[in-house]
Amino acid sequence: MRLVIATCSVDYAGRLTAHLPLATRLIMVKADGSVLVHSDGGSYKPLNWMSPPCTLTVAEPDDAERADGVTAVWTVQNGKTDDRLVVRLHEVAHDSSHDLGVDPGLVKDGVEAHLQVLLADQVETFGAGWRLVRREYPTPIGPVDLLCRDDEGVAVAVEVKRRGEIDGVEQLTRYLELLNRDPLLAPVRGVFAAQEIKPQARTLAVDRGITCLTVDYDALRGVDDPSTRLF
Amino acid sequence: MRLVIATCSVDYAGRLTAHLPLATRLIMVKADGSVLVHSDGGSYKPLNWMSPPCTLTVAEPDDAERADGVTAVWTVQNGKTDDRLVVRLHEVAHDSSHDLGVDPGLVKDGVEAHLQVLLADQVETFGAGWRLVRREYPTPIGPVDLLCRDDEGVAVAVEVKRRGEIDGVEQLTRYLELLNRDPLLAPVRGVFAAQEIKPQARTLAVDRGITCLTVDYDALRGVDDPSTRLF
DNA sequence: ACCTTCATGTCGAAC
DNA sequence: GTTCGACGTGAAGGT
Repeated sequence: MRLVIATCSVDYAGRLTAHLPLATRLIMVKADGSVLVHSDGGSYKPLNWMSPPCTLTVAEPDDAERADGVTAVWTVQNGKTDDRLVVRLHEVAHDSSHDLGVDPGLVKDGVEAHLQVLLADQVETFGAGWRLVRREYPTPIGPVDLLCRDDEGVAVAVEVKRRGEIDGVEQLTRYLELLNRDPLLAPVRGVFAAQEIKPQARTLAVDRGITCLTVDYDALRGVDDPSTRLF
Repeated sequence: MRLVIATCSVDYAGRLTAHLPLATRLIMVKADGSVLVHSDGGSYKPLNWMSPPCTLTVAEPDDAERADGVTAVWTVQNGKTDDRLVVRLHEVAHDSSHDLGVDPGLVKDGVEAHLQVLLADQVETFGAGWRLVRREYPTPIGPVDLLCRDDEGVAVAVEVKRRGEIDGVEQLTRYLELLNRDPLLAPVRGVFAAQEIKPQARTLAVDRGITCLTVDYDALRGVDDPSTRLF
């Protein structure tokens, strides 16, 4: 990894065009050739970047650029698309290279998959007498998160989300439409289960006769059997 | 901005929990206190990070940590949420600080807004005799990108996207449902216009009687009047 | 290779 | 401050 701190201007052309005026920034060149241009604030997202596969070419500035104070022109060209990043370096305050090796990678826990496992294991969260038909119940347009039968034996399709938004309601609606064509299942009710449900999503769901349920992840985990843990 | 290259392990706890085993990485500390942990590959996204507002606290390792080779423990605590990042430093290969100043920021072009302006200006792209009623036509659930009248005077709602996907068709469908309740407008047709329309989105649109139109951004720009340019 | 869904999404703008 | 949709979304997993 090469780290350069320099005053520079940056131009990107690809899916859009973007320009960064002259300022001091960090330019990070990774081992795979990818380049990240960071300012000293904001978020984890670089101001500009080029994703691998790409190649970095260093060129001398032309006369006009040199007159502007440009000391080097870096062109980063994507290997697949015609995306291109051009960094015009002026003053370089720092330049160092480091051998980092390959990273062993990240271990995660707590995402939607886990919420789905917990709910599958605790179907009574939806109501007494409910039972799980199956998790990831297949349909032609994709699997429904949970298919259940309520205490009266009525089929219920459950869509699980960490955050319930309008897209999730649309998704569940499409599933319900399909499932209700199956005479062995129909009528199929819908339940939209999430840690948090946005008002607009809730309104749309209720309007379509879908039941909304906000679930407490920590509470589910609390009564969780360790053997069902993902990790 | 402070740049540290060190062997380290990292733990994050917040919306999820995540762990990074011991390896050599770049730790970037920005002026606003935010921290990014990068490996020497992958994408522009850090392996782990903490967004501002947050505060970095440096502590001595306890005996067990010291026995493991830990030389310092950095705790990055988010100021609003209970998100927390803990970086345990072992060997430090590089440590430097740099004053970058405030960044003037990015100038963009070529996004959906521009496409919408261009189409509003060249409604004849949809067909001869079409006229624009208005851009950003308001409805209770948000503005329709373009409302037009075709050559026969029939109202047409146009949804503009850079990439046409299933979400956009759903969005347009909701608009059409609402607009068709207005006796002054009904019947309202729908047009789904995008630089690129995904097959599934096209199928859904056609199934709902929505016309699909792939638009050529460069061609629209070519005949574009400079006064309508966003920049 | 294509398509779908998830994300510690992030980000900006309207409300 | 909250809610919403766009993003150079990126990244992972399934067909």
